[in-house]
Amino acid sequence: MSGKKTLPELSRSEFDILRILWKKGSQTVREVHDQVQQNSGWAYTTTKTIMDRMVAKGLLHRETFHRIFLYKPMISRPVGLARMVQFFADRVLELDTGSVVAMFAKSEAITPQEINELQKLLDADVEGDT
Amino acid sequence: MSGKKTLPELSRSEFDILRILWKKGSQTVREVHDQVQQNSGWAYTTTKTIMDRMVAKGLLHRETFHRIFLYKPMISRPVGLARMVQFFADRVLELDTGSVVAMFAKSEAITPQEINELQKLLDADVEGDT
DNA sequence: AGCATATCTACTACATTGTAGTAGATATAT
DNA sequence: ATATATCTACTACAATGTAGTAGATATGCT
Repeated sequence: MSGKKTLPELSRSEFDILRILWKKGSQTVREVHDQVQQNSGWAYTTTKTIMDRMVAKGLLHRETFHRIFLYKPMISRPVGLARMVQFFADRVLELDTGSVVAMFAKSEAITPQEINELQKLLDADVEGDT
Repeated sequence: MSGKKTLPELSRSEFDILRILWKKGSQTVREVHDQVQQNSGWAYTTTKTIMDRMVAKGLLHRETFHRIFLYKPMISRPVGLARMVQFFADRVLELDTGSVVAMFAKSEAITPQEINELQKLLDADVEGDT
């Protein structure tokens, strides 16, 4: 056996939504939107559409909490990061993922624990199936 | 004045095609395909479709050379890299682009000259318009 | 030279993603 | 209670991802 492959495919928009949910946990569309909007300029309905599609795909889960809908990420941050790092390392930098993961050390946007898991995921994922 | 913004938007597929053309200059669809195919698994017509759409958008230029069509990149590598680096630095690593550009030093997939231009482009591009 | 085979090009097709508008249901303010 | 703001579901349309098909070319063989 040589690795499982299949880290989930994530579009840039999906990743942007996930980022916000990873940071503060389950949130409403409105909350996510207010944050993502600053960078993206998206209309509220755009944020909503993306999030609902992500629910349909199993990337997010929607639950009712006292009358409101909360969306929660169904994949962990390391898993979500893995794809991006893989693409970036392979195609953009043309370096091994290890060197890129090392950058996260500086980034303090991620814990050592997560870094560890991230590296493990990248190692497990078969080479050349980006 | 505070920077020009508007580095061209590039999809991952488009970037993959450009990579190959940057490496060896103008090539036929077949040549590009044979290289990209290894990683992507695309059908030949897929490569062709993407390349023709890129011509339509001005990302590539197609010229006839002794009966065959050659495609050549219309944007430089630093310009193409800039977008990717910007997204990756801002959204994935949450670090300044400078730190990411530093990684290219190791990568030897890019010349110091290009690194220089890359950094300049990133500095010029307005913050927060990703 | 003339046909069979391989390739190429242009065109079409259909699913997914990017981006957002609209209308009907809810909640809120006065 | 109404008017007003907000939300949700649904619809829409362009761009991208991915590829098939048919007609035009080129190539190999006899």
